[in-house]
Amino acid sequence: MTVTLADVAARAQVSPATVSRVLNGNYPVAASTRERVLKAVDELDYVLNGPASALAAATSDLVGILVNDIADPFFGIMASAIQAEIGGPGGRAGGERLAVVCNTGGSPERELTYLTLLQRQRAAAVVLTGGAIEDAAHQAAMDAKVRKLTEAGTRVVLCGRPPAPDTGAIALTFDNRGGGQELTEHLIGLGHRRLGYIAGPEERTTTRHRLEGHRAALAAHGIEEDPGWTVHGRYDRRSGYEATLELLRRDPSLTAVVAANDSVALGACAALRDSGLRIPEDVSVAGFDDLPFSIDAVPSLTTVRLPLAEAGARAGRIAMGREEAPPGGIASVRGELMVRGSSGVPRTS
Amino acid sequence: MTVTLADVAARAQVSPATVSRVLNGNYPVAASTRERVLKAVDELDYVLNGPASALAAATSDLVGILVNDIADPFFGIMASAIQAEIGGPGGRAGGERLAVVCNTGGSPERELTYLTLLQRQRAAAVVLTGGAIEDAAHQAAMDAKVRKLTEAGTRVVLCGRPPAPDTGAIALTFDNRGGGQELTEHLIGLGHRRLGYIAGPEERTTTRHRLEGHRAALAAHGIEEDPGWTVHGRYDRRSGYEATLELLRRDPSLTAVVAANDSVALGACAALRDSGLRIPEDVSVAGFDDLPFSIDAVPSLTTVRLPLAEAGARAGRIAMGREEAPPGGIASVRGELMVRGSSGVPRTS
DNA sequence: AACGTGACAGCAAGCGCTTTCTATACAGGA
DNA sequence: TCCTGTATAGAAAGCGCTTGCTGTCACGTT
Repeated sequence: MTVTLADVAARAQVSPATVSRVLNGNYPVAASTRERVLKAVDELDYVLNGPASALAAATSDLVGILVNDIADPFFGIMASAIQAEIGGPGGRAGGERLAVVCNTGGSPERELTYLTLLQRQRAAAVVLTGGAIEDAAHQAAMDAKVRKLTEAGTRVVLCGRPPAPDTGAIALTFDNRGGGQELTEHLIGLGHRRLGYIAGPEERTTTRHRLEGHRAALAAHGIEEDPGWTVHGRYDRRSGYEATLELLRRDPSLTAVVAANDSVALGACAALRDSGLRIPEDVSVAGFDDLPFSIDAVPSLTTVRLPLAEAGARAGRIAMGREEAPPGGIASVRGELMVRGSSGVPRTS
Repeated sequence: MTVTLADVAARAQVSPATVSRVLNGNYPVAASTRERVLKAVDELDYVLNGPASALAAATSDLVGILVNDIADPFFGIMASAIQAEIGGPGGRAGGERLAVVCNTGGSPERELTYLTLLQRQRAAAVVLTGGAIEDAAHQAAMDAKVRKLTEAGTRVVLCGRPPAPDTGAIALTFDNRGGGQELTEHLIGLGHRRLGYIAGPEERTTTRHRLEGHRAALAAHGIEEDPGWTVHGRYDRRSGYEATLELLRRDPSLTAVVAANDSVALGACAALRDSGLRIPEDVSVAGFDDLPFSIDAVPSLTTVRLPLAEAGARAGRIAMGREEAPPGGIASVRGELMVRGSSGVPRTS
């Protein structure tokens, strides 16, 4: 059998209670006793039984991080920053927490089920990253679940996701609308008047907000948008490639392509090149997020930098109660326009 | 207070035992009773207490996935594939498991602590991904921990990591040596005789094996290697950039640069371009892993494709006991040479 | 008519901890 | 000297669930 607290207690000639106190360090124990206990723990190679202690103490050291796609660096970077702050091992002593990343794959059901699973584990905190799914029923279900979690004492932080009012969750929202607007305004400023837009999946807040920003910029400059200039796709390179070909087919006179994110933009670049078009001489391209590889594209990508790591770190700290929540429980995080080689003045055909 | 099994039992007018059996579905319960119970569960919005059931049943539904760097798609892709197989939510019914990704950041201590944490949670299985750290003391500690886990009934699978003999762990190893050799042989075949090598961090099995493969290829073709042709760095773009500049400084006559992985190769490309060198006309570049962005580099990257998703999926299945372990508990997974635009014949200066 | 036999359901004993309350011992103060 | 305060250790009552074992019926058998 595995070693239990009682075994350690017997070996150290103390009561189980004392061993527990030594291990938790939340009660005075004479130095000599503590040493004896620690020695016994070491000799027996004792490992605390997590479930048992969680049950007895009615708390757990699990912290959940939900991401849409763990293979996407957008989420990887945030998750990494969050986890670093949660502590996990290596953090400050004592508060050793198991920060776990759960991959929803963008599926509403998985999202809910993971939340239930975390609720079941009595997680200490949960961080939800990335855009939310815009489905009334799903959102109501999510909100209800989140409310239940916060009511049970689990701290819930939304990182890069719109606020969920009246759920007790704290939100660190990305200003996708503002970023999208700034980006498109940059292109308009260069002289572009015919801009294609490759949007992400529909029914996603991120998709909608970025697109809204784009359109706001067009409207602000009196540019009438052709419905054919917008194509929806997934947040990946492949989708960007295909969408760009489609865009080109619909309107070869486009002088710029704005993508929902950097991966999509990369796909767009590939499609343009394969179509014999030069970037940015023939067509300008812009992305969003400024993931690490974006600067390595040729030409390097004009994009909006989102402070993913910083936001993640802050979300992690808030989840751990080490940083105060923003006033009103909501903070908006701005992006920064990064003008690089992929955008230039439109061709004068 | 939160709802407990007893509350549900009271409402459904049955004993707690019956509720438990309905929920676990591992004991005959009359259909009418089951329905009554399920109705009560629903009405009360009951969520099982994970720790309590783990304690009582002496098993948990947690599966741990250890990765070196979650922000790196290399690990993200594997983690995603593993998690998809583990089931997590969305998998086959009943066996709902919480697949959790733990980010070690490449730190030996974290690696060990996470293993302890998982052991503490009585994890059902653990998958360790990526290269191991080559430090005798650390390896001994890891092996001991792994042995303890397997002895306690936790299935341990190594994915892309060298076997750990006598620990009970199952290994799916990447043939880094073979891949490295094949890659370099490709370059030699093109006519290159002066090849720089940007290795990963020292004391890592992955680093060592890839480098060994490279050197084996050189040796096989009677090419004497200059010690200055190898530079060590991290597995990231930045490191590749700097290492390339250093390589160029040491020996401007190099006609090819082989990188430890694709990110490093991308950095190398950037450094070469910034130095006014064309790829592959002046210098050929090769990477390793074939991550999604590699095909989008300009020119697209010659590299060795590692079946990350496939290997991860298989590791996940083995961890879940849904696939038989390979004979001897060890399987080697081969990479595939992808010849693309970044490699060509050497310049004839 | 007596009895074995399934099919269910309930009892109750833990699982291995935490924590409240109580006990002991010794020190100092009156 | 007696009392009280302080520091430390132990006893024991759970935490909420699982599960072996013990009923209890309603039948089909002989």
